[in-house]
Amino acid sequence: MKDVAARAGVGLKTVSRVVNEEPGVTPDTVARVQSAIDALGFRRNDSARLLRTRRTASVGLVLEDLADPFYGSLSRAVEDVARAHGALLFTGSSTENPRREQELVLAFCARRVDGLVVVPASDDHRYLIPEIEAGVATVFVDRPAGRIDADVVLTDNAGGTRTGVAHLIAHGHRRIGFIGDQPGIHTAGERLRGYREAMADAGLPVRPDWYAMGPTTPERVRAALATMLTGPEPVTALFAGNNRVTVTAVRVLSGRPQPVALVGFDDFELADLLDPPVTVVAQDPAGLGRNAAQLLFRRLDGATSEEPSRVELPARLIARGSGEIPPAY
Amino acid sequence: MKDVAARAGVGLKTVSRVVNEEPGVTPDTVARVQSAIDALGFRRNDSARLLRTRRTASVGLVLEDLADPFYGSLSRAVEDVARAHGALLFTGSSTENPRREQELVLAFCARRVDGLVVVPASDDHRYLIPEIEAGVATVFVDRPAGRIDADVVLTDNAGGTRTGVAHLIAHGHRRIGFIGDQPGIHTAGERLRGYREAMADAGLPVRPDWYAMGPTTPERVRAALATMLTGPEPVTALFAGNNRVTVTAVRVLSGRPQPVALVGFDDFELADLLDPPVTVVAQDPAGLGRNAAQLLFRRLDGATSEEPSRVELPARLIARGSGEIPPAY
DNA sequence: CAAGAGATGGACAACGTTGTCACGGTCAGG
DNA sequence: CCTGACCGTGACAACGTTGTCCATCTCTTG
Repeated sequence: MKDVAARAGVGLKTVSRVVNEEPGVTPDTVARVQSAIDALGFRRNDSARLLRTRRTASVGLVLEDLADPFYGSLSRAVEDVARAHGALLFTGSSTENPRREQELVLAFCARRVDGLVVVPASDDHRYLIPEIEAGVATVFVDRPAGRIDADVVLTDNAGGTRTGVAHLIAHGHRRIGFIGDQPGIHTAGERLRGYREAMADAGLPVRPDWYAMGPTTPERVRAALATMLTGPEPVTALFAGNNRVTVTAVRVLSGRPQPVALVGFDDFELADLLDPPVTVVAQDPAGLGRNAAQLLFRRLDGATSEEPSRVELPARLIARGSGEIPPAY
Repeated sequence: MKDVAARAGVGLKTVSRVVNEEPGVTPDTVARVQSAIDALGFRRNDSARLLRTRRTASVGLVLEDLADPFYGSLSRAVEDVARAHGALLFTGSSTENPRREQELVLAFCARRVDGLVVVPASDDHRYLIPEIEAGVATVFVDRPAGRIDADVVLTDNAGGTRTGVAHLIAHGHRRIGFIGDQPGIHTAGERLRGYREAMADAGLPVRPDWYAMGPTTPERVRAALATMLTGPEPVTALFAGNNRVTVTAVRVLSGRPQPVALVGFDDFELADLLDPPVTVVAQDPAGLGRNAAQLLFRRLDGATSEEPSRVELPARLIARGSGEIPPAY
């Protein structure tokens, strides 16, 4: 910038004015500066600019795994909103590891991002308190923050599961299994709750061998399913607590002579092309991202000290067939 | 930092030394400074630090669409490599729009990222020349750069397609169709070339109504497929030039009495669960990302003025059944 | 005991920008 | 011709760090 000023025969500040399109510079001067800029290939250093203005025009997004299509859609939505507000996006995958989450968040804070969108991997976010007090707007998404009170955007996991299980009940099932992720994960717990509530609402019992919570590896899902299908009171339908469970269940069930009804949480591509087409309770990952980002920028733009808000997005039943298989007695 | 220094009763530079774990500070002083840091909740401002050291420890990744699982895997791989080198990752989606690509790239450059990984959306990257000369390491991935000579990591699109088409030929097909993306896209052109070569290698003709290039919307794919299947010399097999084409083809073909063999470029989840299971030529998106990022950091760490290098990753045929359907005469 | 060596600490400038303020020139009105 | 308002411009400090260099203080050694 100094070089540009020298070449154009003006002061430093005038170059700054031209670069920022501030008013109050003679067209003639603008032209001179502009041609010096072009000649020297000058480009403003935004790092320095932002050091001075104390706004980095960037937000950090911490999620579980960028390679997961669910988070892919979510990121894309956050990115679109950020772009509309002229901000750039840092992304990082926590891989469901609390330490890694914290490292990423603090690295972003050290870069002085304006705001943070976080899919929690940890259950204690008190480490964020100083940052939030220092003015970093923070919104949690998909799962609530742990031990602090903060903005959050969630899917109605319990409600969605209730709808899905009710769908199975409506098609005549009374013995329904549930396989979910590790109970420590908020969404998994909520979905289990929804399952229990739906069963209770219909006056149905839940036998302990009808549900299983734990890591959703194919082997474990396979084993849990075997238990449910061979016990004294075998289930005639399954609610799969997430994507991975659903896919494994489809594989296992497709090989059985006795058809088993299935509803899964989370939609996935090609669900309609399987045989039978898989009924799901669909979340809206883009909606989560969009809402979280919008909330973030609302905080950033204005109202500094509102109450933390909580947005809950509905989950939608998409009936495709696998949930309508009648119970086999 | 000034406040920390005052509270600990030391100089500014000593705080800096403690924060950076530089040697030459008495354990006693370190403790004093440390407790002042904790008391004040001080966190180093990396923006300022990086302004001073002239290294931002961040790289920019521009790709087509973060929500596409292919790019999700790619990003994740880039992120992992970046993390191993202590760098943070900016991401941005160009949405296949050259102007948007340029905006993103230049925004990243204005932030003074150390390096850039770009999936080209434009066919002219001369706008990057000043940036590259200014020292921004740049690696292109998935598609080569336009009109400049730069590092690039590609999949062997033509070779992979040859393998896939040869697979169909080996199973007795002589009339094989090809549906690809818009010919302006490099990968689409390469795949078309591979198709032509495989046919030529087998001494087979290629009729003009056997291949179609263009936007891969379901409607267009459906129409193209209809033409191929009802012409004077209908095809008995199809090579689908990408993911979206494959999925649409599966939908269309599954409704036909006469089975049509199918091989698709790009693997996708659940391909093995469809009926018939879909044979594909699989790329390695994570491999693309990993190689590109590694190349980037090799440039960053050392050798400044090597020749641009070109890495080509193989594509792998995964035979699952749909390619082994015999021709129906 | 003097002097050199080594350890420890701090003052200052610099990184590349922007905000503040003051300066000089032009122009209209008295 | 003078005054005051207004406009365009530039000097300077500041943003929060780190690199350079020098000062001091404490040992050790001759």
